[in-house]
This record gives sequence, C-alpha cells and structure tokens, in this order.
Amino acid sequence: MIKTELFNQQDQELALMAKALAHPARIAILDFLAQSSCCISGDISNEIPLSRTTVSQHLTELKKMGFIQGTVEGVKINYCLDNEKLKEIKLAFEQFFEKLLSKPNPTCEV
Amino acid sequence: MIKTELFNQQDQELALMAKALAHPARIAILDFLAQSSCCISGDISNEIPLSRTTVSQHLTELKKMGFIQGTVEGVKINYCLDNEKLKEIKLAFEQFFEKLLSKPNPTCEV
DNA sequence: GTTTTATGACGCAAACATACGACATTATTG
DNA sequence: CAATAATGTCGTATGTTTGCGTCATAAAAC
Repeated sequence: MIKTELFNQQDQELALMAKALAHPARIAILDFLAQSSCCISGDISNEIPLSRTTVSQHLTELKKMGFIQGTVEGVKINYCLDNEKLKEIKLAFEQFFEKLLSKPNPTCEV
Repeated sequence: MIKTELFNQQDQELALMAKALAHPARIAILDFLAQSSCCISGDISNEIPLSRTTVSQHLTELKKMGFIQGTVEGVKINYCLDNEKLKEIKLAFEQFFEKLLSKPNPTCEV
C-alpha cells in the first residue's frame, strides 16, 4: 500500500529529509545540539519532555538521515550535528524552493 | 499519545511545514505546478501515479499548509502555487538551517 | 431535465509513526 | 567480580497517514 517507489529518486530523498524534520521533538533536538557548544550525550533526554527511550528513537532517526553523528566515549555517547551533511540538506531544500519560485505566479483568477 | 503540544510554537510550525513535504507525491505535485506555466486542475492526477482520490487528498494537505491555492472555475478547479506563502516557508527553513550551522562543528572526538 | 464531467467527502484497510516500560549490554566504580 | 550508570533494543499499545473505492454534488452539455 506504500507507493513511494513510484516516484523519482530525487523527490523521494527530499521527502525523507523533510520527514526527518517532521516532528517537533526532532527539531528541538537539533536546536539543542546547535546550542550546546560541545556535543552532549543523554542530557538531551533531560531537555526534551519525552521519555529517554523515545528520545533515543528520535536520535536514531536523525542519525539515519545524516543530520547528526554519535561518538562513543566510554559509557557515554556524544551526539553532535554533522555540519557537512547539514549543508547538503540545506542546499537541497534551497534548490527545491528556488525551482518552485523560478516562475512568476500564474494567473489563477478566472 | 501525541505529545507535540509539549514543544514550542515555532518548532511545531516548522515540523508541520516539513510534514507537508514529507511525501514524494506532494513534492511531485509541487514540481508539476511549478512547471505548468499556468495552473492546472485535475490534470495533476494524470501526472501522478496514484488514484485521483489520493491525489485530491494530497492537494488538500498542501492547501491546508498554504503551499498552494485552488480557484474554482465552473466544474474545474485551478490549483497553483502560492508564491508569497512559499517564500515565507523557504525563509523559515533557511533560518532554521542557518541557526544550526551558526556554530562551528563541535569537537566530538574523544 | 437528464447525462456527463470534474471534484470533494466519507469510510475503511493496511502501513507507519510515536511513546514507553522492561530487558540487554557494556564500561566504570568500588 | 558485584553494583551502578548510560545507553540501545524489543515488544506493544495507540494514533496517524496513505491509498482507494464509492457516493454526493454541482456545473456544463445535450
């Protein structure tokens, strides 16, 4: 019943990136990682009003799409933004919107 | 079980915009509307490999988030991009990514 | 005024996402 | 090596999205 494979590769990828941002918790996590000058581990869970388990899942999701990286440091894990990848993602969105806006508004009125 | 209301307004709004883009069909619809020099009605269904009903739902979703407008013209409906609103959305994403990238990559290595 | 055409609304089933507690794992601490 | 701490994984409940067929509606064509 899922039909995403019917669409072209580029559309699918942009949709996946958008999906990764499609939850306020994940936006908040990215915000928090950007603000903490160095990358923090499970302190993220304390900043997000969700259970540790749920936050862990959101982190996994963000990692899967390349927004963040995790570095094991003993028992702890340091998560941080992947700035290079973020630049790519930013560019993908920008180019998409540029494409949409490259034509003047059509005359929709009858 | 839904906990979005626990997050701040801005995060919620960005998440909703991202959600609207989180399906390849909706990306494809926006692409198509951008390419057709004037706005087209149900021809969109013919361009998207999904049933007319499903496309209609995706259109409703895009309209709800302000990406597109629909103008009734007799039996037909002309859909078109809302360029003004698109500019706002584009800006919101840009500012979000700027914020994330405003700090140098933290030193994640041990 | 009946038929056709273009659409949206409704309802349902299958797939996915979200949220969480309980368990497993692994590194440190004592 | 036992206890503790920091995490991830699994299973499960519930909520949401996707996709579609059928029906309703309303303009246009006959």
